[in-house]
Formats: sequence, C-alpha cells, structure tokens
Amino acid sequence: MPELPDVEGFRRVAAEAADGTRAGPVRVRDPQVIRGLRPATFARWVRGRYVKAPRRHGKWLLLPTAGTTHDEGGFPVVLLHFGMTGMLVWSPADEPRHAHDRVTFEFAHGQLRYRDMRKLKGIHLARKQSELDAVLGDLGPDAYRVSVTELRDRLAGTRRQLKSAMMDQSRIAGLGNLCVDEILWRARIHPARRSTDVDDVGWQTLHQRMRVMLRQAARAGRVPDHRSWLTGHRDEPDGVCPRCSTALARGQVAGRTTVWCPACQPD
DNA sequence: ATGTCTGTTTCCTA
DNA sequence: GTAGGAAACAGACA
Repeated sequence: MPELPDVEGFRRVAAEAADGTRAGPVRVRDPQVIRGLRPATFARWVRGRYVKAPRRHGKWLLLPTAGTTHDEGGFPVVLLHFGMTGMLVWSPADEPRHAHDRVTFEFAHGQLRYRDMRKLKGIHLARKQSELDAVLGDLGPDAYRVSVTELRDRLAGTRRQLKSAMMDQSRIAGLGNLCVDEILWRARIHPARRSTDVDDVGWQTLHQRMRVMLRQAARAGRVPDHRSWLTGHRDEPDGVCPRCSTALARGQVAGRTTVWCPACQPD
C-alpha cells in the first residue's frame, strides 16, 4: 500500500493533528518495530518534544521535533517507514486499540498510531545528522520534486528494465509497484523497455505524466482506483484498458506483478 | 493442513 | 552492473 501518495497522506495526518503540539507518553506495544535503539530509550527521547512541520522524502515520513513551542524543528527526528501494510492513524485517546497498533504517540487531543500488520519496516530515531544520513543517505531525490533533467540523468544510465529502475529508491525515491504501472501506462511506455532505450521525448513525457499522476494521487492520499485510471482495473481478471478497451496484459516485470496495455504500451 | 499470493526492502548468488 | 531468488513478517484465500 504505502507509496509516495499514501505517505503524503500520512504526512497530512501528522501535520493536521500534531504540528506544533507536544508529545506525551510514547507507548511501544511491539518492541520489534523500534529500530536501531532500545524502545525505552526511543520513548524517552520523544516524550515532551514538540512536533514541527512533518516532512516526507520518498516513502519516509519525518517528524522533526523541538524543545519549545517557538523553536524550529530539528533533532531528534522520528523516521517512519510503512513497509507494505503500514499506516499512520489519528485517533481519540479512548478509541480501542487496534490489533496492529504497534506504537502510539500521545498528544493533548488524541494520539498518533503507527499501525502495521506485517512488520517489514519500522520506526527509527535520528538524534543528529549522521544518524539521519545513515537511514536516508542512499535515497535518490523525491519523485515528486525531481526535475526532468535529473530524472533522465538518474534513470538513463542503466540498462535495466525501466520499471525496475523507477522502483529503485536510490535512483528516485517514492515510487512503488502501483505508481510505476500507472505512470508508464500514462506515458505509453512498456514496463520492460530498457532505460537506455528511452529518448528525450520519452523522458519529457514520463516526467510530465509522473507529476500529474503523483499530484492527484497525493491529494487523495492513495493511488485512486478510479475507472479512468489503470489502477482502477488492475484487480479485475478480465480488465480492459480504460483508454482503448484492449484487454490488459498481466505478468511479472522486475519480479513484481505488472499490468499494462499491450496496445498503448507496445513492446 | 498446506501452499500461494501480496502495494517493500535487503541480502545473497550467479 | 544486472537479474533472480529468498527472507523479514502476517495475513487472506483456495
């Protein structure tokens, strides 16, 4: 589930509910979710800090903190990754605990809950720049902020299949399986096309379609499954292309379930 | 019961 | 550099 648009939704949840407010007790229900330091240490570092202007890079959500109301946000920074099934939920304090609520952050008006069924990823804490770099240092530029030039430069220098390169977080950060299929369908490029095989017009198109797609999806906080989107048809066994009604193709590309239109996206 | 699948990432081998 | 498989995890489903 969580790709760039979803995490952007989680960022808004954090911003609307907790920005500028002070964290109370931090409860770690599942110690396995806290990575890189002891859960009790994590809770001690975060409790009493003011959350400031939540940010997102790729699929990571960053919660910078400050010691006082008027301070600018800085270290420590809480870093959350949602793996395949994670989410960030804002609930009233008396809302019954969900079975997959792994960590809760108490605030005056409610609580922020890190909810995740599979615990593929988790929550880190960066107390200084070097710890931030250790977690985020290998990420490429955020997919929504990358320029067309940078997109081309970072993806063209490999002979891999384009889909594989686009999902590589060290090249471009934020795109997952759904986003990439949707973007490639809109750009009319076959997912297994070699990166070295895309021309300048192709990069322009890809960038423009990516921007539009991500803007709309980020606004929704998810990749919409609207009927005019490829994503709206990918779960149907006999899905057809919403643009040309050709039967959609389904297969494995870069080791992942991939859906494309054989007519719009010729090999 | 058993095996297969899944919107992610990382590590290992060829 | 690149591709493929397996693993981390927990559940749904046939």
